[in-house]
Formats: sequence, structure tokens, C-alpha cells
Amino acid sequence: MRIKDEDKVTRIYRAAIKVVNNDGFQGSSMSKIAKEADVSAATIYLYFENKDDMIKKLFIHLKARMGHSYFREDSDLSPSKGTFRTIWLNHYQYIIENMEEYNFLENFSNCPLIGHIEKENNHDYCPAFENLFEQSKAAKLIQPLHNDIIYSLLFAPISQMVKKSKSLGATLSTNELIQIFEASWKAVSI
Amino acid sequence: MRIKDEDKVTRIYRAAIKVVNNDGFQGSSMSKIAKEADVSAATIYLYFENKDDMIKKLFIHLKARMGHSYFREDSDLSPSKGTFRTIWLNHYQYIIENMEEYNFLENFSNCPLIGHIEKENNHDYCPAFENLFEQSKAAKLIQPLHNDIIYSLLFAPISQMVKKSKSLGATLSTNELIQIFEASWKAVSI
Amino acid sequence: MRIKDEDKVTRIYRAAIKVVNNDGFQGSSMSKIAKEADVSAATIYLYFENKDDMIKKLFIHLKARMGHSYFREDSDLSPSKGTFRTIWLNHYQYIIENMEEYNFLENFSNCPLIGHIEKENNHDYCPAFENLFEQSKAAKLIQPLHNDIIYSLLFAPISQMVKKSKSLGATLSTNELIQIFEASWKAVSI
Amino acid sequence: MRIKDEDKVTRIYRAAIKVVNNDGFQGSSMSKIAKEADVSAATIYLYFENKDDMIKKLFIHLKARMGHSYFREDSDLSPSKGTFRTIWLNHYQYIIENMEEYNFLENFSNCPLIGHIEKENNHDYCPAFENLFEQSKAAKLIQPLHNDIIYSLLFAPISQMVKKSKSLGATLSTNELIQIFEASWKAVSI
DNA sequence: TATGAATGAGCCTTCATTCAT
DNA sequence: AATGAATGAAGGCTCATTCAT
Repeated sequence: MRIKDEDKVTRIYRAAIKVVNNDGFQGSSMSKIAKEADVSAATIYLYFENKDDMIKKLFIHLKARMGHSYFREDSDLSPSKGTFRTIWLNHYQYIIENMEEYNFLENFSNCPLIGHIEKENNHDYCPAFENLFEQSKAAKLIQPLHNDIIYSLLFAPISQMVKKSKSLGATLSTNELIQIFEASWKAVSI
Repeated sequence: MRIKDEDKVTRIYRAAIKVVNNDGFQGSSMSKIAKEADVSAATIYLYFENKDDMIKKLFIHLKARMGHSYFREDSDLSPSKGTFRTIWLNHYQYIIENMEEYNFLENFSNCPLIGHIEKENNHDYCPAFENLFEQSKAAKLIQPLHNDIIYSLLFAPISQMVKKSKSLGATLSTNELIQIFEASWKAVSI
Repeated sequence: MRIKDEDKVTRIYRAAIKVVNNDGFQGSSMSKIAKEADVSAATIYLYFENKDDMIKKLFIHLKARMGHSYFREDSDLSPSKGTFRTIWLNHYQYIIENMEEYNFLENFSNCPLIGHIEKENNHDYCPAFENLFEQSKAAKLIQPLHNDIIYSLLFAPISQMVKKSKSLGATLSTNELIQIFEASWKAVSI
Repeated sequence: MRIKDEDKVTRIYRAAIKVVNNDGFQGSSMSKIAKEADVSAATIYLYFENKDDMIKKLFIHLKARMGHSYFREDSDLSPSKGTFRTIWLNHYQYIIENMEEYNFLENFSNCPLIGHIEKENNHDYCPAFENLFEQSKAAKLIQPLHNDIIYSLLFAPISQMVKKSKSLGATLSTNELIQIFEASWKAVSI
């Protein structure tokens, strides 16, 4: 028998992201994805139960990837503004380098199909995040707010700005980037 | 838009929002929308070129509605923290009172179908917004940042928090609301 | 709007019978049936919920037709051997003249899809049949057996013989026909 | 048939019967059958050319089995009513004990796939049957009718009754059984 | 204006079958 | 001999859209 090509899942994932981002969710179809992945549509069903299953698994996969993206291997995670700046920039880097993936995640976060995944997988931030937030609060570095709120204050504005500038075909200048981080930091810091 | 039965367009809009939010974008179909609007599917084509056209026009329609929602008729728009708080709360109010509409807008903002609308209709904030931001900058009330940045810093976090808490089935407490506004304000104010 | 062509259902029925008899149940498909009926496959779904629904309704329709076939408008239904012979010959006539329909019914009687229809529609024999049987029993013309048994003794052999001879490409001679009726009658009569 | 793992063919046969009777002909698929037989689908193709070939061979196999079922090893086959009663009861026994097989045969007898098998394999009744019928006719025990007719008169009614009562969830009482045999016998006997 | 009828195109999925090991 | 992997073809069904009234 042939060997199950584990990389095939990756190819399917990649194709799915591409198609969804090109044609929108509605416009995406198993056959388009299959063609893009250079695979028979039937093959997809060897690896996934059905379309929903595939989308869900892809979503979870990407969500995890994004979670890791905040941190580099050797990151210093001591509670300091510098640490936050690094993480923040890592995230920014991730977004612009993986715009397609990020878009995919955004597109589906609000979709009912994904809704209940979010509830179940609500260990959301990797422990590293939890630790940093808690330690920073303890060190009086940032305000004693709920982690979700801190997260939103720090990352929502830059996410929105990247999307906005991309939709206008523009790019954020280094200067603007600094401005946004400094302002976001002002929001959460003490 | 033609005069015809103007109310019918509204009914179609309302039905479209409802169906899209109930069944997701994928699950929405012209016939479902027609049934929900108590109209024949063919009738929709008297008022819109095709499905895309309908969705686009609905999007623009709602975007405008949301734009107005920030301001009340007799709003005092003098540049002050109080003014910003009022506007901010208006926006929050709008989101939770019109979650369906808001969701609809969110869902479609990233969709390729809508993408280029955003570019064309980039008068985005009604002049009232522009004025307030500029005056506030002149009055040294807020930082001299690009309007888009100010907007993101002010509104992106609360939007994300509402969605987050909704997806968890929770609600923001008054206290949290205040915390978020104060932090957002800290971000943009001088 | 166009007028709903009631005859269209008939065309679909006829096409379904033909296709099923030609290609067997497995080989039958909505598109084949549609093509045979000279209709778009989608059209079938205007008149039937789905394939099963169509088959069921067709089955019931034919079952009723067959029920009527035993009797002619002006049939004399007094309890006598002659009456039975007439009915019996009517049935034989129906089978050979509507072999396709009859085959269809036979094919599906054992199919699980149809199973529970039979239970529900178990008014089986039109009242005329019930009456004749009961009166004949009262008149000591036939044996006091359960109606189902009488029915089987009378009609099962001829049905089987027609199918058998058809499958062999042969035809029953008048002589054989008489033999079979006389023997069947001997079985039930007193 | 090749020697190979003869048992495997049996397992496939058994699985096929089970699946067909559970899910209907339409619902049966090679993979379901393979799973039920605890074999890879590809394996089936080592023993059969294709699905049709498998079904056909299974049909023939079962037809033969049924043929043998009428007779017990040490059956007395002298032409007498008792002999017929024994055979008749054997057949009845076979039907209710092998309802699945019997159903399978019934289901496929009318199917075009099988049609021409019947013609080719028209040695139908094992010689034992032929002999009994001919001897009985010679002994003036039964009427001088064509063997097919005798067969139909004897066995069609009971077959139909078993199916009927099964579809109603009922069972034939011993009394009814006797009634049916006696009537059937009356039909063919002199 | 309004709409029920009609359909070609397409979607998701499954199937019988072959391939490579 | 045996099998998991792979797929082209087909199936049932829905949809956006047009037609005819």
C-alpha cells in the first residue's frame, strides 16, 4: 500500500487558507480547495470527516500557531515594558507575515461553526501569557485588570490598524508603529 | 434607488440580516431571505441586481447607520473627555443593542466581496468625527495621531471585549466598562 | 408566472418507472429520471421533497391504480365463480398490460423504504374486495379463511407465473391460463 | 473458483447478505461489506471481478442453497401427499429461518442485473423435484400441469403470506399454516 | 409590480475501483 | 495474498437567477 503522506494535510490546509481568502468563505468549495492542493476532492475525505471538520481543525491548528507566534524560543519573559514591546512586535510581525492565516482566523472567529470551538478551547492564552500578565500586575507594572481586557487593550488596536492599512493598500511606518505601541502601553501600564 | 415600495427594501434588508446571523453567511440563501421577508425570491431582483449587489448595499446601509449611532441629535461635541465618553458609550450601546447588525458588519468587512467597497467609501467617519478629532488635537486634549489610530485605540478594545464576552455567554459589568473606557482614554489623551 | 404543469408529475412518474425497470433501483438516479422526463433534475424537487419521497408517492399511486384494476366500472360483484374469474382475469390483464408498473411495485414491496408504508396503508384491498370475500364466505362459496390467505391463494400463483414466463421470454397460453385459474379456484372454493 | 482462502469468500457472502438486508440494496457498498467481513475492500477484488460479479455469484450460491433446502438428506421422496407436505414445510422452515437470505433472493430476482442469470441457470429445480413431480403426475396424484405451474400453485401463496405477515410484524399460526397447505394441495392434487 | 415555475451550474459527499507496497 | 491510499465519476440536492404570466 502507499504511504499516507502526512504532508498532504499541510497541503490541504494551505490550499484551504488560500481559497478562503481569495474567494471568501461562501466562494470556497471542496473542489476548489482540492484543485489548489493538487489532490482529488475525495482524498480530502480520507483526512477529514467533512468540510466543517476540516475548517474546524484548520482553525484550531492556526490558532495554536498564532499562540506560539507571540514568543520566540529564548524570549526573556521578565515583567518589563521591553518584554511587552517584544511580544507586541512579534505579534505585529506575525500578522503581516501571515496575513492570509490571520485573515482566515478573523474571518471565522465570528462564524457560528467556530463559535463553540472557542468556548471549549478557552485555555486561550498559553500559560506564558497568563504568567506574564499576573507577574506584571504583581510588580505594579500594569493595571490590575482582567487578562482579557489587558489583551484587548494591547492587541486590538494594532490588529485593526494592520487590517485597515492593508485594505487601503498602505503600510504602517515605523513611526506609526511606535506611536501605536506607546499608546497601547499607556493604556495598560500604571 | 428607485422609489417603488421603499418599505420592501427595508423588509429585505431586515430579513437578510436575520438570516445571515441565524444561519451564517454560508447558510444564507436568496430563497430563505425571501421567505423571511415574505416576498418572492424573484421580487428581490427588482430591487437589486443580484445577491452580491444586495449584500453590498446592505453593508453600506448598515455602515452608515452605525456611523450615525455614535452621535445623538443634540450631542454636545465640544472637545472634552466627557464628549468622548458619551460617544464611546453610544458606540457600546449600539453594539450590544444591535449585535446582529454589528456582527453582520464584522463578518463582511473581511470578505473579499466587501473589500473594495471599503476603499471607495473611505469617507468613513462622518465629518462630525473628523471635526472632533481635529479640534481635540488642536486643544491639546488628545495626542497628535492619525485619526485612524485614534479611532482604533478608542474603539477596537471595547469591540473585541464585547465579542469576547458574548462568545463566552457573559456580559461586561459596569465596572469593567469604566475600566476599559478609562484605559482607552489614557491611550489617546495627553 | 408559468402555470404549474400538473401533468409534469405524471411525466416524472412515468420516467421513474421506466428508469427503475431498466436500470434497477441502484442504477436509477434523479438525473436519469429527469432526463427521461425531459425535465431539469431541480424541477423534480419542486414536486417532491426528495428521492425517497418521490418513490414512496409513486408507489402509493401505483398501488392504488392496481387496486382499481381488479374491477371494471360496471362489474357484477355478486358472489359467484364467474365474478372471481372476471376479477382474476382483470388482474392478469393488468399485469401483462402494465408489466413495468407491476414490476416496479414488486421491486419495491420488499424494500425497507416502502416497508412502513405498507403497514400504514393497510386498508389494502378496496372495500369491494372485502365485501366480495365476506359475502362469498357467507354464501358457502369459498372457504372460511382469512382474507389475506384467500388473496394469496388466488393471485400469488398467477403473478409468479407471469413473471416466470416473462423472464423466459415466453407467454402463457390460453389453456395454461385456464388451468391456473381453475386450480387456484379449487384451492379457495368449497 | 480458485482455492485461496475459501473461507474468505464465505465471509464476504455473509457480510453482503447482512449489509444488503440492513441497508437495502441502494445502501449497500463495497466498503460497508468489506468492513462487515473484516476485510479490506481491495481484497474483495481478489475473489470477484467487480460488484456485479459478486452479487451475481452470491445470488447463484444462495439459489442453490435454497434448492437444497426443500429436501432433507434421508427424505422419502415417494409420490404421496405426505412427501409434498414435508417438502412444503421444509420450504416454509427455510424461509422463516433464513429470512435474510430469502429476502435477498426476492430482492434481486426482479433486478435487471439478475434477469439473464435466471434464463441461463434454468435447470432451476434440482432433479429431485423434477422426478417427484413427474412420478406424481404418472401416479395420478397431482394434475398433469407444467412443473412451473405446480411449483407456483404450491409455493407462491405461502411465500407471499410469510412476507405479508412479516411486514405486519405478525406470525402465522399452526392452524393457518395447515389451512394454507391444505388449500395449496387442493389446487394441485387430483 | 410581483411571483410561482423552471433550470444549469455547482456543492458536498460517496462509491467502485485501481495502485503501490 | 492482502491492504491502506488514492481518485474520477457520479449521486442527491440546493442555489442564484431567469422566465412567463
